[in-house]
Amino acid sequence: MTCQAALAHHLKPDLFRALCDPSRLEVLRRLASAPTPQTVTEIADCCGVHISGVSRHLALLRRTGVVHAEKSGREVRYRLDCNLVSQTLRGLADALDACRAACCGENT
Amino acid sequence: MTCQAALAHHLKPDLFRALCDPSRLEVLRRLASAPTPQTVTEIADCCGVHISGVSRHLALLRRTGVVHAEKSGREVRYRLDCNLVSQTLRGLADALDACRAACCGENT
DNA sequence: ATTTTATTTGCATTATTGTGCAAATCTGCT
DNA sequence: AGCAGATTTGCACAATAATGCAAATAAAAT
Repeated sequence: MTCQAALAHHLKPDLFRALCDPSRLEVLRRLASAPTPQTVTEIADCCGVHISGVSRHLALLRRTGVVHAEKSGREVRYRLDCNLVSQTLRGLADALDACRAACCGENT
Repeated sequence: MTCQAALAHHLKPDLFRALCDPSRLEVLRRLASAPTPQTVTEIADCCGVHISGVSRHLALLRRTGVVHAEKSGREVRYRLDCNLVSQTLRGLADALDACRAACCGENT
C-alpha cells in the first residue's frame, strides 16, 4: 500500500467530527478522568449542557466508536474506548509522517 | 501536572474542527502527498470545491497552524506542517493513555 | 497603462448542528 | 397496576458553517 493510500485510510472525518465540539470534549474529559463508567446524569451534572443534549452527544460518540454503552438497570453507563482513540490518533500521525518521508525525503 | 490537566491541555477543539470537514481533508491529503508546497489553484483543481472555498479552507487551516503560507510572486504556496499535526495527535494520545493508566490502573 | 492571472473577501443561500423543552420509552420499585 | 427515576427522541429554534458567484485586491506580463 502506498503511503498516500494509507493516509487516505486514516484521514476520515468521523473521529474529528466527534471531537470538534466543546461540549463533547467535556464529556470525554469526564469519561477519561472517571475511574468507572459514567451515567448520562452524572456526565450532565459536570458539563453545562442539558441532559438530553448529553444523551445526543453520547449517541454520536457511540456511533463513532469512541465510547461504549452498557445498560445496567434503568441507567446506561458509558465508558471511553481509550485504546481506539489513541491508536487511531497514533495511526494517523504515523501515516502522516510516512507520507512526508516518502514525498519529501527522509530529512527534516 | 495531573494527568487530567494534561489531558485538558491537549483536548482543544481547534485542531479537530480543522480536520472534521471532508473538503479540508482533501486539501490536506493533497498537501501531504505533494513533494512541494501547492498553490490555491493547484489544490482547487484536485478537490471538487470552488477556488474561493479552497482559499477559505486554507485560511482556516492556517489559523489553526496546520498549514503555512508563503507568498511567491502573485501566487501563495501552502505547505502542511506535518510535525505540528502528528506531534499534537501523539501528545493527545499519550495524555489519554496516561489518564487512563492513572484513573483505571496500569493494566488493560 | 492596460491586461492577465492568482488569491482573497463580501454577500446570499443552503445545509448542518447544537440546544432545550416536552413527550415518549424503558426499567425497577411498591 | 401504578409510580418514580433514567434515558432517549420529536420538535422548534438559533447559531454555525460550507458553498458559489461576483467584486476587490495584488502582482506579473505585455
